[in-house]
Amino acid sequence: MGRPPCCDKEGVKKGPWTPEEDIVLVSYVQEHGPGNWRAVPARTGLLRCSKSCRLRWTNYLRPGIRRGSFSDHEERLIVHLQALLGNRWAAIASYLPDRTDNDIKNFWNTHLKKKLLAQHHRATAAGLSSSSTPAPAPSQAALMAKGHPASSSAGSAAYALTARNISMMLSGWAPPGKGATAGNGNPATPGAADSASTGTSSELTDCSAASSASNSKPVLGPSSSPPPSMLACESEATATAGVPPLSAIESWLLLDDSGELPLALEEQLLDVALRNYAF
DNA sequence: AAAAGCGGCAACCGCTTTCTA
DNA sequence: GTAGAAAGCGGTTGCCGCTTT
Repeated sequence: MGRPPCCDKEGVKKGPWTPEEDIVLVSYVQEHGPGNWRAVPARTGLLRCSKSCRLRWTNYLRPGIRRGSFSDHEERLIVHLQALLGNRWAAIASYLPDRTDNDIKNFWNTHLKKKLLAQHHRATAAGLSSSSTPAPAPSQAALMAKGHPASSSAGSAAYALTARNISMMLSGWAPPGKGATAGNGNPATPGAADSASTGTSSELTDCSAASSASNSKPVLGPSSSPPPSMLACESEATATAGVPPLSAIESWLLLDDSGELPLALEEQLLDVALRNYAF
């Protein structure tokens, strides 16, 4: 018994928001706070569905959103997080609090994808790309987390590795006796996606359960002091699979704009990002 | 100067997850 | 335990402005 789409009602307006609508929505949220979106259209008189209101608020009207071009540091951060997390834009966005997941997704699809591809081609032509050698398996976190574009939303959603999970791993929890299992090495395969609710997610649950400290998005950034340890969940796998140790990635993520990623690590991450997206 | 093509971005759609009665 | 509602998320679409021909 499916429920009717919330935006199918007659009289529901679609398309671009007008400044007047924005003002109404902002006024309402300022007064009542975000949430209970279902009530927003009725209470404000906006001829929009609740979903549209929420989206407009979170992606455009919410205070603290930075718009405009991405800095070089943000750009590299996104590339590396994408390599780790796959197309899990909400999780990636949690590392860039002033950017929305939609913004990051658009930026990736319109800029970074092409840029990476061009970079990859240049590297390949120069014989520098690591893909010219047998491709190492992506890191375990990347394997678990990446939502491959070929997989369905159901599949990608099954990778229950949220920013919180990453945070937990960053905080240094090591699964007892559980090295990073290589899995089938390809979560993008339908079977892998389907099984995520069993094997993969249970591993993630273990990670989650073992960490008691983290309960919100990780505090990462130039001002943060580095977590004391590395990404234990995948240390073993990365050590054997030829993927850069995550502690190095982690360290880089914590660098400020002046930080430099070692060339070899940069190339390997680029390779992971490229394979994640199946260029 | 006009038309066609292209790229960027806001918004929508459909699905999953979470919450609640 | 179950069903329905609400919220969250990622993929996709379509409009609009800019660039190229």
